[in-house]
Amino acid sequence: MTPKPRERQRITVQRTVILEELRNLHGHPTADEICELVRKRLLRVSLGTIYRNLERLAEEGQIRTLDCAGAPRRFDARLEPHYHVCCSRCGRIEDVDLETTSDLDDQAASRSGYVISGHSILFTGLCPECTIASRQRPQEENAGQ
Amino acid sequence: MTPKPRERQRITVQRTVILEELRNLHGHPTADEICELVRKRLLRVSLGTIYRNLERLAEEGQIRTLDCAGAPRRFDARLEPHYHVCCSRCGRIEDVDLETTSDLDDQAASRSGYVISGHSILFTGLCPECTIASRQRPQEENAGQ
DNA sequence: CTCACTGCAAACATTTTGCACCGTT
DNA sequence: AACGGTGCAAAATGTTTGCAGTGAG
Repeated sequence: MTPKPRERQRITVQRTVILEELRNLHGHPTADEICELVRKRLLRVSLGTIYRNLERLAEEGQIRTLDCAGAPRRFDARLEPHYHVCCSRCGRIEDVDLETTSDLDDQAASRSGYVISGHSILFTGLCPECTIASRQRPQEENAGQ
Repeated sequence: MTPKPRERQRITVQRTVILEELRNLHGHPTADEICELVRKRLLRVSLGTIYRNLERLAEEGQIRTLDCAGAPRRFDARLEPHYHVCCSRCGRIEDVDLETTSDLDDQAASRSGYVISGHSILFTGLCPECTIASRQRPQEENAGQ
C-alpha cells in the first residue's frame, strides 16, 4: 500500500471567513445563516462552499455541529464542552453550562460495549418568552425556526 | 372563546399497524424502514401516511423520535427514559440504560431560565464491530447508515 | 352520511455533487 | 503548471402537503 503522501490543504479566504464569522457570532447558526453573514464580506460565496467548509472544519474539530429534531443542522464554534436547550415552541437554541461529567461516557462504554468518544445533551423546553406566550395563546407553536 | 369540542380522532388500521410494528421491532427504524415493515401487512400504505401517523403518535407521546447528526430521523416505541449511542462509523443506534438523573433537568432549568420538559443524551463512538474494522481499514467510514 | 384519514404525486427544504474555471503554491 | 478549492446549477435526500376519493364512526 502506497502511503499517499498526505496532500496539502490550502487555506482559502472562504474557509477563513467562515470560521471567523462563526467565532464572532455567539450563537448557533444554520449553514444558510452563515452564508448570509459571509456574503457581507465575500460577495459570491456559494452555499455549496459553505457546506463543504463547515464539514471540513467539523472533521478537523474546529467547530461542532448540532442536530435538533427535524430542524436544519446548526453549527457552533464554541469547543469547550457544554450542552444545549432547544425551545420546543420557537426553536431557539441556547447554551447550558453544566459540569460535564465525563464518567457518563465511562458508564455508557461499559453498558454498551462501544468505544465512546463523547456525548451531547439536548434539553427540551420552553424559553422564558414562549412560556409567557404559551399561557396567552396555548395552541400556537413552532412559530420561529 | 368557544371551547372547540375536540374533534374525534379515528383509529385507523394504518396507525394501529404502524404502532404495532414499531413496538414489536426492538430497534430505531426510520420512516422508510417502518413503511417497508407496514407494507408487509398492508400493501399500499404511502410514506405520507407513515409520516403523518408517526408525527401524531409522537405528539400523543406514544412514541419518541430520535435525531442523530445529519442522518434521517428515527423512531422509538420504548418510552421508559433511556439514552442512545450512535456508531460514528456504521451509523447504528443502540439503547444505553443509565440511571436517568432528573436533577439534570433541574440544573438546566436554573441555568437557562427555560421550563425544561426533558432531555436526551446521545453518545457517540464506535460499536464493537467497527472498532475492530477500523483497526484494519482505518480510512473507511460511514458505510451503512 | 360525514369528515378524518388515506394514497398519490407534486412541492419543499436541506444537503450533496459534477463540472469547468480560478488562484495558491 | 498542477491541482485543491470555488461558483454554479443540477441531483439527491428526507419530509411535507394538496387533493380527490375512501371508509370509520
